[in-house]
Amino acid sequence: MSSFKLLLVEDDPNLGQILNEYLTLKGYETKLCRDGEEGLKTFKREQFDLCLFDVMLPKKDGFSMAKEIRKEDTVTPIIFLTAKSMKEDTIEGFKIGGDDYITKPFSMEELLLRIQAILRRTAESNPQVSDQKVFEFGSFHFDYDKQMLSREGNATKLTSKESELLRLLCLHLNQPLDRSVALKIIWRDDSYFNARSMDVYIAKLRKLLKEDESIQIITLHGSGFKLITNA
Amino acid sequence: MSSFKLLLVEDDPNLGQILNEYLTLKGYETKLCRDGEEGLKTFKREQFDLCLFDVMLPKKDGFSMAKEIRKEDTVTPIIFLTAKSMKEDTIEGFKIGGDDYITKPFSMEELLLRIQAILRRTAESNPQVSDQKVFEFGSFHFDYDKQMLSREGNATKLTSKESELLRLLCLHLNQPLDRSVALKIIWRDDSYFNARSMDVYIAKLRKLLKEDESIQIITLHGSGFKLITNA
DNA sequence: AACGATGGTTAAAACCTGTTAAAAAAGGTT
DNA sequence: AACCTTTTTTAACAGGTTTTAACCATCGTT
Repeated sequence: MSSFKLLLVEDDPNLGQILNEYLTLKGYETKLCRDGEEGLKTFKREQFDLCLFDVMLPKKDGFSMAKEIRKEDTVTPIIFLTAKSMKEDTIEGFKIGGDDYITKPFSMEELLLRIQAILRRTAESNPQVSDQKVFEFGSFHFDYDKQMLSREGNATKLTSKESELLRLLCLHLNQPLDRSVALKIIWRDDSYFNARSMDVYIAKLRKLLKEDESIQIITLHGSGFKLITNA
Repeated sequence: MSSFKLLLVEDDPNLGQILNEYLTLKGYETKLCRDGEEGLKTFKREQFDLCLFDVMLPKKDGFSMAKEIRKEDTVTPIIFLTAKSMKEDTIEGFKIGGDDYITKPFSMEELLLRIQAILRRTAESNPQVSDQKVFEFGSFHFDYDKQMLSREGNATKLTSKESELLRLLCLHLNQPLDRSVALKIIWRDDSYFNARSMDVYIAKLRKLLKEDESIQIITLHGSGFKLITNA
């Protein structure tokens, strides 16, 4: 699953642009924000694989952003950038749940290596990045690449959105799939209309899956869905 | 939460002992080796959750150890300790597949936080969430995944919140369930309104459970509830 | 007994999801 | 391009779930 998406929040226009260009060049998809509020809003709307926050920022500092993010999301790695190398700061950063702490000035190469070290580790446990293509659940066989769902010989062609959603549900089989995670991954952003669209697709999948009673999509009100099987 | 096991390899007897004592005090199980060969042998013989290697060591330096380990094991996190802060060294460490790099002198607290940051991340990939999904109490059968409560053939569909709360009560069957624990787990925070909401759900569950006289939700005034059975 | 704090109960309000169909957008074909 | 087909989004309404609010009952303390 292609490139990782990074959220950069840096108010210094020079450094921001350099970071952006360098990381883009290295194959990452990046989004650059200029202040903390903008950064947080962007984080909530889109799906990122890693965050790179300057500590001192206008409107909302990097630590405050991290604190807010960690209330809901303990997974996405956060790296702090800072001008000062004060020890209390470093410690504060880790206490909040940061993953690394880099003091300016730093070399781009070191930054890149630290990013890679963290992503290497998270990629393994991140179901979103799994490359599983074929799924078996209940009496169904689902081929994500071919967009085919079959059962007892007869096969149905799925649309792209149906496949994407069913794939995510399958990757989380018997585990919750968060609404906003699915929206961010499949629809690229979590908005009211996309949410309604997703509900329509859940209905379509339920219709397709109802042939097998042992398979169900359970609603987790206010948070998401769960594909369950009791085979 | 079972404790993590760390492999320390440090030739300086002073630092070695300090590290050992400090990390043991912090609840880790540790193994201290004095040189690289001993360290590697120990690593191969036992299972560790994280390695802490001094770079400059007798017999075999930290980088060489890491290289050998990474031939077979790309998972176990490795942190390097070093006296010099030479950039090439840092970069070398990451290239080998290290996870972090700490320059002496460092504070114990910072080291601890870096260890925790890494372990928190690796611990998540452990599926130690094999929680109970199906419960039997009195004459009831409760399937948490399906959100179904059944008794003598007839089944009731529960809502998400009802299921969450009943699950917590079942997990504490005949034991107290603390209000604020339940609130933090299900409602994500313990506030006045959430508390009132929870009371509403306790009432709903009581209504559902009253068919079986041997089952009751007892109020522990000021502290919580207890699901009891006197079958 | 009286008071404040906590919990029980109920119903309405606010919010979220299910469902269906039409509108819009995207993709194929001639 | 113009047409048709399929997919996706938008809209509207119907339901269900959760929270809020108000009022009452009970508990624990003074």
